[in-house]
Amino acid sequence: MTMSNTGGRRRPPTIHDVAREAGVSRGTVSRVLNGGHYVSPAAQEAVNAAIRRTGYVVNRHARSLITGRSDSVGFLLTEPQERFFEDPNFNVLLRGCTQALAAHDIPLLLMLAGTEDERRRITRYITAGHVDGVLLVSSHFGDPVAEELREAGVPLVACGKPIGLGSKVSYVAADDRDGARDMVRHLLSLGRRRVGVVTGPLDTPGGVERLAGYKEVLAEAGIEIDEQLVVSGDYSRASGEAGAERLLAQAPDLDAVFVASDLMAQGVLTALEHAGRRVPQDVAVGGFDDSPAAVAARPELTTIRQPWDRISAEMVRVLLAQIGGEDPAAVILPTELVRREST
Amino acid sequence: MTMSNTGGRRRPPTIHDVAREAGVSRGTVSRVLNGGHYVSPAAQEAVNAAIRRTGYVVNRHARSLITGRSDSVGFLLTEPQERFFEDPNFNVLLRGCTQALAAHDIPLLLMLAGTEDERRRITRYITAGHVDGVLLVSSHFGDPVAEELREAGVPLVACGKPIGLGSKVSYVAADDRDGARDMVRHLLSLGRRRVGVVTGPLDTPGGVERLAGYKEVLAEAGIEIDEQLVVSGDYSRASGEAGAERLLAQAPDLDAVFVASDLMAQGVLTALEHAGRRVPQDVAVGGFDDSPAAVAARPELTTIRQPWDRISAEMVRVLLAQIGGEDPAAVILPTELVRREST
DNA sequence: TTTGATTCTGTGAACGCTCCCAGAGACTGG
DNA sequence: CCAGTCTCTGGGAGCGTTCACAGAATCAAA
Repeated sequence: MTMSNTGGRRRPPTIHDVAREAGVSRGTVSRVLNGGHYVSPAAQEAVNAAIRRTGYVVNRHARSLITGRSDSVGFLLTEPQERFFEDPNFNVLLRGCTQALAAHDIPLLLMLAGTEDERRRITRYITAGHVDGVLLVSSHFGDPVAEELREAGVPLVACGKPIGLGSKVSYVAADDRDGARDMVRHLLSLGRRRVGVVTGPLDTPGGVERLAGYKEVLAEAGIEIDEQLVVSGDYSRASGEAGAERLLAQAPDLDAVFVASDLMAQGVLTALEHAGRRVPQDVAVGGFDDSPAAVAARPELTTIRQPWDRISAEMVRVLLAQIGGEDPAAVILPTELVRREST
Repeated sequence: MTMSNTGGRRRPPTIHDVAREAGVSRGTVSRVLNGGHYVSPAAQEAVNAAIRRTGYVVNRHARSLITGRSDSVGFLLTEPQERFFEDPNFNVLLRGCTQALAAHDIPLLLMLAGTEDERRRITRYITAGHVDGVLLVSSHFGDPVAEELREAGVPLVACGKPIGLGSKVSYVAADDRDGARDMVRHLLSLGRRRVGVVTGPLDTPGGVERLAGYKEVLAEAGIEIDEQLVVSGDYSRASGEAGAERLLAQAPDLDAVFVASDLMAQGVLTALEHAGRRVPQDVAVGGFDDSPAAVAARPELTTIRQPWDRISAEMVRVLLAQIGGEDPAAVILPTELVRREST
C-alpha cells in the first residue's frame, strides 16, 4: 500500500520531494526519469524507492513546457460525422490506435473536424504544437486540413493512401486492389459472368483501387467491361441500396455484385430482397472490410478482411518513428478473403 | 491571410510577442485572454489585433502548469473492449461528448482500461491531475477504477446510474424503466399476452431497470409473471440469439419478446427466423436503444430511442459544472417509442 | 604523480504562462 | 479638496520540469 492522498486533496509530490526523499538532487531524479543514463546504481535505486514511497507522477505540463513536445497525439477525423459512427471500421481503428499508443504511455486526443469552424479550430490547436503528431482518417481528395498540416510540418500518418497530397506523407493501407482482385476472382470461380460492382466514392483510394482490381480481373478473364454494371456509392448503407436498384434496372441479368464496403453490401442485400432475387442462388454478393456489418447481414457476407489491428499498430509505429525524426513511409498490408453465406 | 510559419519551423509567438506588438504588458494580454475583465476597450482592441497579426495561440502547458487545471477531460471506457466496438451506442456517445467539449475548446482524451495493467496506468494518469474530469462509460457493479477515482475526488460523470458507487457520484441516464414500460404496454396494446423478455446483465442498471419496467406493466395489466418468459443476455448479438432459443424452448407459445438492446434483438430475430416464426405476425419483437442496428435489422426494429445527443450534452454540462465546483447531480432523460416493422 | 578521459552529481537558468500586488488615474460623495 | 472606491496597468514571483554546464570522483595510462 503506497502512501496516497488520504483525505483532503493535497498537493501532489514534485520532483523536489522525490529528490529530498532519496537524498539526491533534482537533476539525478530527472535523469532516472529519462532513461537513467549517467546515474549510479545506488542513486538509481534510491530514486526509484523514493518515487514508490511518495507516489510521484511526473507533471507532463512542466515537462512539455521545456521540451516542446506534448507526448500526445491526435486522432483526426475529417469526414462528415455520420460516416464515423455508421462505419464499424473506424471503431476498430480507433481502438487499435488507442491501445498501441497506450503501450507507449501516450494519450490519444480525439478530434472531429466536421464543420468549417471545427476545422479551423483544430488546425490551430495542432499547429500550435499541442500534439506531437496526427493520425489522420480521411481519404477524400484535397482535404484542406491534411494539406495545411503537411505544410506546417506536423508529423502525419494517414489511414489509406491520401490521393490529393504529395508523396511526402506517410500512410498505412490495406492492399485494396489486390483484395478486390481476390473477390472478383472468387465470384468468377463460382461461374458468375455478369458481375456488377458498387464502388466507393471515386475521390477515395478505396473507391479507385477496388474498381481497378475489378476491371483487371475481368480483363484477364477475357470479359468485356460493361459500364452498365458499374455504379458508385458513398460507403453508406443507403447508397448501396440505391446502387443495387440502379444495377438491377440497367442490367437485370446480373448474377453477382462486388460491393466496395460491407455497409453498402447490406443495402444491396435489401434491394435484392425487394426485387425478389435470392442471395446467393440468383445473385452472389461480395462485400469489403469484414466489419461487424458482415456478420450482421442476412445472409452473412462473404467479404475481404482488412487487417485493422495491424493497420492501427503500423500507423502508430510509423507516426512515432516520424516524430522521432525518421522520414515518412508508406506501408501496404495484405487482405484476406472470408467466405460466408452470400456467395 | 494571416502571417504564418512560412518555411522552416519557427518558434511560435509567445505572450511577450503579443504584448510588445500591442504596446501593452503581459498582464494585460493575459487578462484579455481570460475574459477581458479590467481591461480598457482600447487595450482590448490592440491586443486582439496583435493576436491576429502574430497568429498567437496560448501555450496550454504553461497555463496548466500554473493554474493546476489541464483543460482536458478523459472519456473512460472500462468495459471489455469488444463491447466497445460492437455497441453502436458508444460511438454516438463518444461523438456527442467530443463535440460538446469542442464547443468549450476542451480536448477529449480517449482512455481504454480493459486489462488490469491499463487500469492501473490510467488511474495513475488521471489522479495525477492530467485531466480535469472523467466521463465514465461503465455501469458494471463494483468497478474498481470508478471507485478509486471517486475516492481521489476526481470530478466524474457516469453514463447510466452506477450501481456500486455511493450516491455522491453524478450520472446521466435515460429513463430505462419508463422506456421499458412504454414498450411492454405497446406490445400488450397489440393484443399480445405471452410476452417474453431478454434482459441485459443484471449487474447493470439497464438490465435491472428495464426488467423492472416489464414486470410492473404486466402486473398492472393483471398478467402473472412467468419466469419461463424471462432470460438474461449480456447485450451482445450472440447472447440475444441464445436467449431467444432458450425462450422458445421454455415457452413455445410466446407471441412477443421485449429485448433490452437492439443488438440482442438482432440475435433474437435470427433465432426466430431459424425456428420458422414470422416477425411480427407470429412473434412481435421490441428492442431498446434505437441504435443503427435497429434499422439494419430485418425486419426493422420497433425500439425505444435513447436520447444520446442529449445524454452526451448533459454529461458534459454536468462534468464541467462539477469541475467548476458545483455539487454532483443526477439527470434522467425521457425516452421515446419508435415504431417500425417488427411489431 | 600527473594527465586525460569517463562517469556521476548538483545547481542555476530557462520554458510561457497566471497570480498577486502595488500604484496610477478617474470618478464619487462629503 | 481630500478620502474612499473603483477601474485599469505593469512587473515580480513562481508553477515543475529539463537542459547546459561546471565540478567532483574514479580509473587507466603515461
